[in-house]
Amino acid sequence: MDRYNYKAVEQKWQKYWDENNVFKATDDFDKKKFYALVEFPYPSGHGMHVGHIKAYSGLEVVARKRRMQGYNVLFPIGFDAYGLPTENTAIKEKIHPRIVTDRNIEKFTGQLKKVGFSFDWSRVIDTTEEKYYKWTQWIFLKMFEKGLVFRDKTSVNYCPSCKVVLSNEDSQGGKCDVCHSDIIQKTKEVWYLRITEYADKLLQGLEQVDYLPNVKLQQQNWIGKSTGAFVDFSIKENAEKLRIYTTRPDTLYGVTFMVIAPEHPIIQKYRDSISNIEALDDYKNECAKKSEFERTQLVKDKTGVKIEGLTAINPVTKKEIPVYISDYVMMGYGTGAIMAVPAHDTRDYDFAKKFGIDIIEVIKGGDISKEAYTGDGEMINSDILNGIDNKKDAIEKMLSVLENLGCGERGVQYKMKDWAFNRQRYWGEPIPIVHCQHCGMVAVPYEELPLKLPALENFEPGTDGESPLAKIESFVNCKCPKCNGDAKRETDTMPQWAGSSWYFLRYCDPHNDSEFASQEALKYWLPVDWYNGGMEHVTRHMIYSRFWHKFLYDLGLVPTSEPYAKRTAQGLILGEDGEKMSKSRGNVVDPNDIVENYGADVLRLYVLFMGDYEKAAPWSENGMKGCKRFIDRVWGLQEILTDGEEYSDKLRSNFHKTIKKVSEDIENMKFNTAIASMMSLINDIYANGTVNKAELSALCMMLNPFAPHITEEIYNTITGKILSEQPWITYEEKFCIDETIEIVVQVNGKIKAKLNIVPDSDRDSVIAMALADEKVKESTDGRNIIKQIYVPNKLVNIVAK
RNA sequence: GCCGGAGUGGUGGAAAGGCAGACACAGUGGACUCAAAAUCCACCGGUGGCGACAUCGUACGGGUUCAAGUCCCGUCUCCGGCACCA
Repeated sequence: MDRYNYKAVEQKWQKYWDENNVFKATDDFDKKKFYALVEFPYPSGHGMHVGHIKAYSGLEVVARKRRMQGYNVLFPIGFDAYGLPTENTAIKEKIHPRIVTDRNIEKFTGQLKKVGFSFDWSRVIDTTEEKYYKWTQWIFLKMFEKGLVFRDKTSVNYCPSCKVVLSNEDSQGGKCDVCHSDIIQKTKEVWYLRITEYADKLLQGLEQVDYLPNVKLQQQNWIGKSTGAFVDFSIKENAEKLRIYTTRPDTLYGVTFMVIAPEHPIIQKYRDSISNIEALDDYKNECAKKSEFERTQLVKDKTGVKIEGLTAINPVTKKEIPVYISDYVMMGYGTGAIMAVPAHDTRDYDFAKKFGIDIIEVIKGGDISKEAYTGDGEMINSDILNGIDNKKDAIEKMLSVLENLGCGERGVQYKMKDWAFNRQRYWGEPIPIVHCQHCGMVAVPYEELPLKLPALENFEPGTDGESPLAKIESFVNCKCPKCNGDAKRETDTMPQWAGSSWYFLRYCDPHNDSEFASQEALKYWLPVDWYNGGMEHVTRHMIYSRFWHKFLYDLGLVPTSEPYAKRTAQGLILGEDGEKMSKSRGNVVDPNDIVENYGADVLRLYVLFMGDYEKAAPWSENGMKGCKRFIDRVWGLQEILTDGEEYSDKLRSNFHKTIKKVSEDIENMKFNTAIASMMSLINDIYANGTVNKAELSALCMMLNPFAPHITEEIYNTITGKILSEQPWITYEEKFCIDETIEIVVQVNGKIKAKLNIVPDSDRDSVIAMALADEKVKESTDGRNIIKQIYVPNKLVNIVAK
C-alpha cells in the first residue's frame, strides 16, 4: 500500500463536491432545515489566519453531520468587505479598493476551498456589491422613515495634521496612527441610529434564546439597564428644578451636595446670575480638550468647581446644598446631574474629601471616617426611614414619599448609547440622504437605490474631516427628490457594522432583485439555528444585528423576533509562545503552509483536537504532527482490511460506544474528546490485528465531518459509494453495555480491590463478593463494619472502624 | 474598582460527587536500518522499595461527605469583559 497522497486525494474530492453541488442548500421548503452560521470574514490582504479555520471547523462538523442526518442544511459563507484596511492598501498601492477587495476575496475563496469546508458556494455574499448594499441602504431608509435615524453633534477623534477623523483603533494612546501627531477632539454633526429605543426589547429577547451564559451576560452589561428614580431639586435663586437620576433614593437624607456635568444647560440659562461663570467656562473648556483616553485611562483624581449662584434644596430635608460641576458626571447618562451621597458612594466620597464637604452616614455597617460604605444595612439619620432596611423597605418608602411630594418618579436608564452611524471615508455604503435647503433631510427614493458609490480616482480622506465623496461635485450636487430644487447629497458613508447587521437574512435568498429576501425563504430558514463566532463580536455586532432584525420584525418583514436561536464562541489560537498571534511577534501560523505540508484533514483535525473548543490554546507544531500520524494510521487500516459485512464480536461494542460518544460530543462542541475516542478506537483496532469492511466504513462515517477527504476516499474504495451522501451512522444502546464491568472496592475510601461483575448485579451479592476479597478482609480484620456503600456499576465502599 | 471564567504531570488537555492524569505531544529505553528519517514495542506525577507494594499529590488555607479536581467559605494568581453609568 502506498503512502497516503493527501494532495491528490484532497484535490479529487474537492473537485467532486464542487462539480456535483453536494453541499448546496435546496429550496425544498418541506424538508426539515438546519441553518448553521459562521461569522463571515473581512478579506484582508494577509489571507486567512488559523483562527478562521478553527472558527469555521466547529460548525463545519455539525453541518456535515446534520446533512447526513437528513436535514436541508444552509451553511453559507461571504465577505464583509467594506473597511479601512482595504482602503489603506488601496491608497498605499494606488489601486482602487474595488480591485483590492476582489483580489482578497479571490485569495480567501481559494484558501477556504482548499480546506474543504462544505459551504454552499452558490450563495456567496460580498457586502460591497451593488446588489447587496442596495438593501443595506433600503433598510437604512426604512429606519429613517420610522424616525430611528437622527443627526446630532458628537466629539470625534481628529488628526489636525492629516485633517482626518479617526476611529478609536486608529488613535490609540492619543496619537495618530499615520503621522503620530496628537489627536484632538472635534465636534461634528453625525448620524445616529436610535438603538436605545430597542434597549428593552434587546434585553428581554435574551430570555428566549440559547446563548452561552457569558455571551448573554456581556450583552446584558452592554445594555446596562438600571432602575431607580428621577428626583427634582428646587433651586433657591430661581424657579428652576434640577432633575437628577438615582438608583439609591434610600440615601436621600445623606445628600450633602450636587454635581452636574460641565456642559449642563442650566449653566448657560442662568449664566448672568452666576458670579464665577468664567471659572466654570474655563473648567468646561479644559474638559473638552481632554481626549477620551485621558478621561478614562488617566486621572481618577476628582476635579470640579463650585457654582456660585445656584443653590439646591433637598426636597425631604429642605436643607440648602451646594452645586458643583465636575467631569465625573457625564451629560450622556441620566440627566447629566446627580445628587451626591458621599457616605455611600466612593466617587462622591473622594469628591467630598477633596472639597471639604460634609459626609452624613445614613446606612449602618461601615466606617465612613475611612471610606464610603456601599453595602446594605439599617437606615439611620433619616427621619421617617430610621430603623428599617435600606434595600427591602427604604427605597419603596422614599419613592412613595417623593411621588406624594410631586418631585420624583420611578425611572429606568440604560448604559447603551445610540449608535453613531457614520464614517468620513470612501470605502463604505453611501448614506442615501439628500440635504435640501427647503425640505431639510430628504430620503433618496427607494426606486433610485442603490445609491452607487461613485468611481473615484483619488479616494484619500478629505480635508477638515469631510468624506472624500465631498470632493466630487457630480455626486454632491443633485436635485431634491421632494421639491426638485438644488440640493446636496450626504457624503458620509456607513460604518463597517452596517453590512454585517443583516447578512444572515440575505443568505436565505441571495440573488433576489426585488426584495432583500423573499418572505417564503425567510419563513423557512429563520431563525439561524446555530451561530458560532468570536467573543469579540458578541456585543457590538450581535447587538447591532439583533437590533436591525427586531426592527424588520416590527415591520412584519421577518418572521422571528430573534435572529439567532443559539450562539457559541470558539477560543483563540495562540502562538507557539503562548502569546496572541501577531505579525510583530512573528508567531503567526499560516494555514496554507499546513495544508501544503500536512494536508487539509490534518489541519482541520488539529484545530479541533488542540483543546477545549471554547478556550484559547497555543499552537504546537508537534501536536499537529500527532494528528498527521493519526491520519496516516487511518489510511494504513486498509492494509489489515478483511471481508465482513458486520462488526466482529471483538470490536462490536467498541464501535457502538465510539459512535455514541462522537455523536454526543459533536452536539456539545466537545470535538477534542470526540477525536480522542476515535484515536482510541484505532489503537484498539491495531491491537486486534484486523479490521473488516463494515468496521472500516463505520469509522469513515463517524470521522467524515472532521476529516472529509481521506474518509471519502477510503469509503469510496471499499464501497463504491459517496460518503457525503450517506446517512449519519447510528448505534444501539444494547451494544454499548459490556457483559462484565470492573468496579472498585474501597475500604474507608481507599482502593483495595477490583471486581468483575455482571452489570446491574444486586447490592447484596456485590457487597458479599467485595467482603470475600483477600485484601478487603485484611484491611477490615478486627474492625467493625459500620457502613456499606454500593454505587451500582461503579464501586463499593466499606466503612470500618 | 465592578462583573464573568480559569488554575490538574515536562506540555496541550481528560474526568454525570465515585479508579485523577483518557487521548495526544515531548522525553527515555529497545526493535528494524550500514546510518538517519519514518514505523513498531515498552516505560513515562513525586517520594520510599529489587519487588508485588506503600505513601503523598488537581494554586493555597479551612469545611461538608462513606467518598471532593468537582460542592461550600476564605486567600492568591492568571485570562476576558465593562469601567467616574449616579
